[in-house]
Amino acid sequence: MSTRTRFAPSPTGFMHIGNLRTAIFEYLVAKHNGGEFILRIEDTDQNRKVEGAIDFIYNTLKLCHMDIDEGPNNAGKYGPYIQSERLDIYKKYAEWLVEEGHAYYCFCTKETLEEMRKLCDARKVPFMYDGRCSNLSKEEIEEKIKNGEKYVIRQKMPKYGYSIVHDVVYGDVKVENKILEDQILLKSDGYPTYNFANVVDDHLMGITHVIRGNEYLAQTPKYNLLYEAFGWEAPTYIHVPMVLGSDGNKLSKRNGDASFMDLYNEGYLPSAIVNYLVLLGWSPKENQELFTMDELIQAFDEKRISKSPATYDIKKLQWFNQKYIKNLKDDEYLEFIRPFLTHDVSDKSEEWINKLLLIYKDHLSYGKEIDELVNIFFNDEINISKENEEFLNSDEIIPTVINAYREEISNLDDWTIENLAEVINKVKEKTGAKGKLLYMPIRIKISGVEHGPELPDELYLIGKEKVTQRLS
RNA sequence: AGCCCGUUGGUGAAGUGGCUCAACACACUGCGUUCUCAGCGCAGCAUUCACGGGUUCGAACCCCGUACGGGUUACCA
Repeated sequence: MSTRTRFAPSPTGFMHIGNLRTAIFEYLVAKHNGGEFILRIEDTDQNRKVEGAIDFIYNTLKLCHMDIDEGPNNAGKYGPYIQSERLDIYKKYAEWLVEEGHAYYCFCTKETLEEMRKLCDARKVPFMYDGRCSNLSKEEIEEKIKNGEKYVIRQKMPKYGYSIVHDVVYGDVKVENKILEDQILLKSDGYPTYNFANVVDDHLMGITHVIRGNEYLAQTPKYNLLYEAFGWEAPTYIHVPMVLGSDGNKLSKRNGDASFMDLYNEGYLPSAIVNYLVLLGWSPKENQELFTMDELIQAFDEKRISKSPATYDIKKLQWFNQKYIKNLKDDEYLEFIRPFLTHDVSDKSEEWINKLLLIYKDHLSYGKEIDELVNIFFNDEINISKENEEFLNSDEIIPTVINAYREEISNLDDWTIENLAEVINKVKEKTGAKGKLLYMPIRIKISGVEHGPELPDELYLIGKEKVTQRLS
């Protein structure tokens, strides 16, 4: 039997980084074993549905080079792949469970439940549904249904014994059955709960490895009981540790840019994001950090997933991103970076723009950074700060240096970076100035600030006309 | 409150009883790269593995307890 994993997000139109990481793990387990990676949309909570969310998920995974083998947009033989289109299936299986005595109809209203809950709170005992409806007689049930009373279907949990879950990462987890609530399988609106739909779908879709966040670990015994009730074989469970924000809490929009799209729009390359995320809670056997997707598929081993949560650190992501940007071919880089340049370049040549962008290729942590770095080439007014003004007056050689530059530059016919480097050399020989006194005066004069790229590059890009004008 | 899980430097982590007075990477700090920023190169950065006991000739690695952190206990997923 081939390995099949699934990514099962809610269609919220938002790809959280923790979710993406889970998807990566799911994808890698499938591909490492030559299996299939399935997308299933979990829209059993109709309140959370968002238009266009499915295409958004496809696009995101595509950007990350993860191909979906089966899903809503490319159905295989296990469809439909959207849970809201499988309602009749869940109903059928839930009712089968009732017939077999593993589940029962429950007519308790939300109000009744609320009262029970309050009572428990008052007595300081944890609330758990008491299973009163499991004692209803067949006649009572028929009567209530005939009267149009709303009902849910609840799973009947054993009252004694314990359940053991085998997890690849966490080992055997043992839980007493008596603390398990008779959970709802089918809601009164006819939709299944997540827990129920998952079990039914995973089995029906032939999922062999269930990979998910470890917040589900404590609930897995309920799953196993369900598999048992159906007489199905439980899948291999791989619970993965959570990703935390720098404040030690679960990652959310509040602590940092936790959304894939946010990062993408800031100029983080998807392959860098993937590379960073996969190393959050997983480490390879060999001491390697940079991975292509193919290398990851090759190297991935779910047994090396860590048990403890990892903290999301954008600094390290930036380091990966910088490496990936640097490894881009020049034309790929230009295509990537160009949209992040928002300055008006209508009067610039293509060659000039490319030269400008290329200068920063090896220095960028993320795309958006370019816009600010490049500011000095788009200022019409030069504003020299008081401190820099003081510097210009601090040594009597400075006016001589500036004069020498002006002279050499006016004599320069061919405006190239090589020639400009030569100009600097000539000024050095002529004036005897070196180091800071050689470079800073002209740097400040032509740009107003003491920071910038290599001086010949900077001169070249500012252009002869402006340089001449600003030196006088 | 019950139950489940976790705890190696600021961060990701290696490590599964002796080769570890704990690898590697990020961050940070310092030095160099005949100007700056960035980049690059080099160097420094846990006598110690949450804490306390135990097992052992020997423990970050095994056992017990404590503390702390997180998760879960929904007609959310």
